[in-house]
Amino acid sequence: MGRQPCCDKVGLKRGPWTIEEDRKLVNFIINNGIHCWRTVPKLAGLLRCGKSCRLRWINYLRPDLKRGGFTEMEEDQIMQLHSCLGNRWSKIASHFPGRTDNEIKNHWNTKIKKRLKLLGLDPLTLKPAEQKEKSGDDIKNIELQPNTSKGSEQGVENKSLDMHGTREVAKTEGKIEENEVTWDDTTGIFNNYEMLCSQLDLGSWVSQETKSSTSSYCSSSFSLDDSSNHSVGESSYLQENSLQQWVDDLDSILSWDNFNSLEKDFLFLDNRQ
DNA sequence: AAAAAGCCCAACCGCGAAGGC
DNA sequence: AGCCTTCGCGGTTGGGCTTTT
Repeated sequence: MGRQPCCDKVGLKRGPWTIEEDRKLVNFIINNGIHCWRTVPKLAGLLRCGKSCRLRWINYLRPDLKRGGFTEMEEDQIMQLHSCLGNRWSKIASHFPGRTDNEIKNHWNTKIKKRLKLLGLDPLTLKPAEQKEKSGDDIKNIELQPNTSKGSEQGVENKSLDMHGTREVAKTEGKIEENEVTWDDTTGIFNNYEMLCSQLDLGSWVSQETKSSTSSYCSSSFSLDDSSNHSVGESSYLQENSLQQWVDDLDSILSWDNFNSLEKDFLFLDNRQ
């Protein structure tokens, strides 16, 4: 007998979440906390399964999420941790407050893994891969990349990625400058957002409800200890009002309209490349 | 300018673990 | 002890976006 599905999928919505769905989910969690994911969609008025709601919250809606591309230091750390922990993404993510396991996994699969392969390094050990592993397609790629127009990005990044994941060495100066400006300019924006998030003791209000829900909230990649270590002012006034502020600003946060316009204004998306 | 190819990432799926009854 | 439910994790997919031809 097969395993029962996690939910009755008949009539349930799938695919990308709408702003309205996001709003409903966040409003519900804000007001009620997380007791049981299975009941969340029903109580929140969503035609989703609990699993989908959990994923959406953890990977996208959590207020403490850090947005933006991975820094070189983070990439370096990911490589080191992956060499020790393997594909235990949740464990790796636990070292990066504000990052999700899914995010790190995607970044690994789409960027880091490729770069290491092109460098002839074994993604698992960070050591030079065996010669036999470099035969075939891999070795062709290594030889061809720098000269192929298609490999312009990969080739440049490949050449510039040193053993510590430092990328800027061989990038064009213009690109470096652009990235630096982009990052510096947007840092303030994100700091404000992160400050707000770090002031939200969401874990506390969740833990007030049930111990288990607290663990489920924290277990993926968010550590309350980590978040409280952000050396942000902790006046009770701020803590009390920041949550309300976040709720008040929910629409703009959820739709990311303001956020996206800021991203565009400061070429933030370039920084993600 | 249009089509094709490649890339990226949000979301889904299925399995195992944990905990309650 | 065994069954059932729920959660969390890791692998995979598919569609939108970007780049190349």
